Amino acid sequence: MISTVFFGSHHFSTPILQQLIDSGIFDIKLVVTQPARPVGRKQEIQMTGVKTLALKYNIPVEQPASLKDYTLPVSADINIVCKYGLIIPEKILNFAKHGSINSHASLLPKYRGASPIQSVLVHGEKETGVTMMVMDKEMDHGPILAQGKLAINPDENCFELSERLAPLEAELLIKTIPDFIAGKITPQIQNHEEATFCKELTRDDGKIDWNRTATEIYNLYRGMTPWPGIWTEWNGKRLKLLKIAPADMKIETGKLTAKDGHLYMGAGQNTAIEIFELQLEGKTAIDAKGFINGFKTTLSS
RNA sequence: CGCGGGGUAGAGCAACCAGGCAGCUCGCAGGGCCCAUAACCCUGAGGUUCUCGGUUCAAAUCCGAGCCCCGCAA
Repeated sequence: MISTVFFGSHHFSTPILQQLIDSGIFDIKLVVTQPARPVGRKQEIQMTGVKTLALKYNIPVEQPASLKDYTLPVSADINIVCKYGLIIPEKILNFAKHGSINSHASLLPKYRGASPIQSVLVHGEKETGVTMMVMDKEMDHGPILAQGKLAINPDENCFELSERLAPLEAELLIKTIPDFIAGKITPQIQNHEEATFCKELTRDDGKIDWNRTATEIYNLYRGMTPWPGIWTEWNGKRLKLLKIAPADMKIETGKLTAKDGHLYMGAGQNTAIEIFELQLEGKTAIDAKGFINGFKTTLSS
């Protein structure tokens, strides 16, 4: 068994941790996850899924607010870092005997940073993958141990793609780490010239620029689903578009139009999207038909 | 006490500000038209206007309390 400290916070860190446990080759000594933060309108405190899973297996959990002056209580053979969400100082990275391995959901050196899966979709890429690498002090910068590729389906959204990437990450970790520890893998230095970066997303990243083409907007929709979602302004209110697709129509750019029971919005360069499901600020989500029925007068004016 | 929108027929909305028969689009039921139709025309059913209390001759509407949903923010 390989003694391991697992770092993870994100929703999709949970199934990966589960697979690592199930593989039976890792002895998870400790799980490090971000502190529970207030969530939702009521500011309720909710623990991460990773913590819930760790507790289920009686694995000790640490939740430091900052790692700057933090010292790991246990030293392991290896640290596995998977969507932890905080910068980890070098001394913690090197605290494990064989250092720290990160699984990153892109084909490095492309899409370094906090939102690789979303960004890949927004840019309309046809292919992505996961990369196992040895961590150094710069983000997603260390030498590569292994990569796995995955073709992106044209209508796939971020959640669906994440769901397919997570097991791939887990598989590759399980396959790669024993070989790495045994010295059978030579880490490959990344070609830093080719590196691209992606930032952490905010809700504003989901605001639609209607001068973009329907395809670009559709890619934005895929990347931002389910979070933060895409939205626009309509009659001074925020209008979330929950389900859309490119449409073979010509509509004035930025104009919301109902036609034959369907709802369209004009995009750039004479393209348009059809809206199937949407939600107006303060209202519940409804389908296009209900929206047209209720806002017929407003729409035609 | 973080800010804001909302709860009206099966669905989505209007009427509320300025109290006076609760309306529109869709759906549903029945009928008509048509070679035919998810199209069109006619008719009909369907309401505790979220709950409780208050004001009033009269409350969906004004006042107070509560419950629930949602958009921000974090």
